[in-house]
Amino acid sequence: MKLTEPKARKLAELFSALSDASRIRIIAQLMGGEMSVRALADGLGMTESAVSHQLRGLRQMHLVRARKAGRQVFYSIDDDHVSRLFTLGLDHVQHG
Amino acid sequence: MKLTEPKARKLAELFSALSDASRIRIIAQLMGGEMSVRALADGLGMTESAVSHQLRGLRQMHLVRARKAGRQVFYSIDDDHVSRLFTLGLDHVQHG
DNA sequence: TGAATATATGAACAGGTATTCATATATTAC
DNA sequence: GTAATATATGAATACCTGTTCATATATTCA
Repeated sequence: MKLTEPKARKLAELFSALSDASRIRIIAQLMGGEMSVRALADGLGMTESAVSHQLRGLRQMHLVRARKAGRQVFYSIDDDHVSRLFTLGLDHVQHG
Repeated sequence: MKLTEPKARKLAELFSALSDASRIRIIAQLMGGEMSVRALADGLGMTESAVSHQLRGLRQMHLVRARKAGRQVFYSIDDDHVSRLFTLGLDHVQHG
């Protein structure tokens, strides 16, 4: 298969966004529905700062999206591709 | 969704294996069928050493597998999950 | 207005990673 | 056996990344 360098980089960036255990756990939580930053941080035992930094990257890659409600920001899985990538990957590590 | 720490790490490792442009290009080449290390290196403009180092990681993650034939080693995509992850990711970056 | 809460962000440091270079192993041909 | 070829690997280096800490912004409440 032929793949231009810029596309290879883009694709690598996408997978990079999923290449950290903290981010994976964030996504896993969001699979159950939208959550605030604090709720994510509490559920994961991370600081809000760390979570917020990670969410930024996930947002930029369009893996999650934010909905602002008052002073809270609720995050959710951005689109279906993301959940499919997640579950497909999980499949591979489970019976791989 | 609930996800144990070890599983989150495993999943992150899987995506890490795909989180580099060189490795993505290696996989892209292998989508067309098995290739020797030298053929990969030539096709990608990388040194055989660099390719070999990367193939090692991909092998350990069961993303590619090796077939030895004489003094050459032919690499190919390990299983269907891998090609599906690849094309699903490509989908996301293309109409994302 | 001021205090409190929720999130975001910049800088800095620690740990990880991709490549290069040199060298090792393995296989074939002579 | 030696020479040549294909691949693998260890060490070193340069770059990248995740977290923490301090601070900033934004929103609600009194």
